[in-house]
Amino acid sequence: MKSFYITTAIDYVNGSPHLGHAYEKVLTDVIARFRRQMGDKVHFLTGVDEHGQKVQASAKKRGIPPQQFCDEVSAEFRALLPKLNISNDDFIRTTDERHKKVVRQVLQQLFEKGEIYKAEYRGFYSTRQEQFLQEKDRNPDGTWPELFGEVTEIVEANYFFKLKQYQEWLVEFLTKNENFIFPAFRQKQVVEFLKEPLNDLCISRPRERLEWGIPLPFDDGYVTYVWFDALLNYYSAVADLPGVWPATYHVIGKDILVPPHAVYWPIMLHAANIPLPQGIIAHGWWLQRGAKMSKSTGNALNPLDLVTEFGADAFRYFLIREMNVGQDSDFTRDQFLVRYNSELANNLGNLVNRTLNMTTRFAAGIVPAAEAIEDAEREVQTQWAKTRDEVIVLNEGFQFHAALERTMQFVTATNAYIERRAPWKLGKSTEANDQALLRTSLATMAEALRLAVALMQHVIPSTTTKINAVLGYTPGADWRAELDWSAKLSGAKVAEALVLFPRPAPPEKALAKV
RNA sequence: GCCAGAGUAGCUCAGUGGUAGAGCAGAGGACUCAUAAGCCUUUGGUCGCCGGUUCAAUCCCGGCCUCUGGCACCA
Repeated sequence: MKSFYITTAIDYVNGSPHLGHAYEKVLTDVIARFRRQMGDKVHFLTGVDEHGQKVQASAKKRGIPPQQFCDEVSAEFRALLPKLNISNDDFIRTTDERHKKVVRQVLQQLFEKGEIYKAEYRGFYSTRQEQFLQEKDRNPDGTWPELFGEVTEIVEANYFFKLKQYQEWLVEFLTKNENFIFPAFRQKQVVEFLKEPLNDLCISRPRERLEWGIPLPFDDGYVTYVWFDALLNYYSAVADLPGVWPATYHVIGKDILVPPHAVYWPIMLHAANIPLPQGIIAHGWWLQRGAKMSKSTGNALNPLDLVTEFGADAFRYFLIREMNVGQDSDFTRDQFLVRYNSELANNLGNLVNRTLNMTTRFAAGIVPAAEAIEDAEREVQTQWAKTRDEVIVLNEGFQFHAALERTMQFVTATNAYIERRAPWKLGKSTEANDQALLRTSLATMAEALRLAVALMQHVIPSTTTKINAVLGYTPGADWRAELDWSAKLSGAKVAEALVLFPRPAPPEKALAKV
């Protein structure tokens, strides 16, 4: 069984989860579920990043220990996962002892190998903001913004990782592995970035300035800062699980591709003699242009509210259907409702309901066996085979939006098939041939529905389970074996009706006047 | 400024060197099993602008314009 280890970025706990966090979890989950279905042995990791200045400051502000602060916010992020039906196998926190142990090991190893050295760092420091400033922080006239208060140039000793000496190696690696980063244009960006010389990477902060972190194993006057702490979670989480590392894919936002994941991370691993991941998937951002958001008028859209209102599956469906992985997309309630109504409710949901209804009305709720296979049936079956093959390829290439589109086309074709056969007319006939056609049409629509839904299982798992249940069907363990046109449903007892995606009530205009 | 992505029907987007496509929205129709859903038909586009290559360009080349994002020791 092929091992497939996939991760999300870990979320920084200095704030509450929002749409971007949710999307990354859903996207990664869809990939993980799809690979499981394809027979891979999947390990799916997500988690939180809990160290650093901002967390330390936020905890101090509230007068509680940093760990307590982390416990509280982390719980919020963790609670998001079941809400979105995320099938992660593990959840790592950078304050976990298992993580700290590995971080210390790797740092120690690199230090002994001479990959880390101590040097003085000179820079402009803002006491008020407790941070070093950069040239780009300056006002156009060269002064420092008021926000920073008094700015002084200071010298501070820190530890540096010899990033620069691996630049050439990384360029060569990316040349040899041209599919390391998905989508491809992101890899080009990285290569462009690497045309400028790298500097060595400062990886420590003196404890006087930052207490909340993992102490350097070779100098406990310092803690390690950001990179060796956060990035190493992918490795530390599975360090004790044989056969899982290296990761197959890291799923991240485009904002943390360059330089952290595409430059620091491969070099860190290479320097530590740890195998590199197979690839990185960099997704885009959800934008909220257009939508007028105003808290004062109470019409602010929190996308996560849609989960409560319409359910996790509808939310997942929208995110995956609407976003071309790697590109940006707009998130509006109107667009959500368009997908929800036209695709989930009208096309799919209604097919479920009418299938159940007709089977109940014309066959006493028992799916008949198909008898008279004619052109109409053959065409549906042909289209199914084509749809299935295309959709699998699209999913393998992360083209989930297109895969869902094709699947919905098949659902539409099934609806059209029903119109063509018009079972409600056949039901009024006593001709033996019409009765045979009636039974055939009921069998065909039910089977088409079963199959269509199997193709959406990784995106809308709860819905798939519900539909199988009302069809009186329990799928086998081998997903791919479920994708052949069959007579599996013959004799199944179906439910009488099921409204899966109820149409939302129209806006209550009259209510506003009251 | 540099780099990348994008500019195609009202909206969201596919697309190929050879008479422009889909979904949604709009219009019309036949039907009634169904969540007033579904099905069929249909209106609609100088394919950002200007040149070039070519028998032929939306698709190739050059230039320009507009929008978005990134530009490091910052999560």
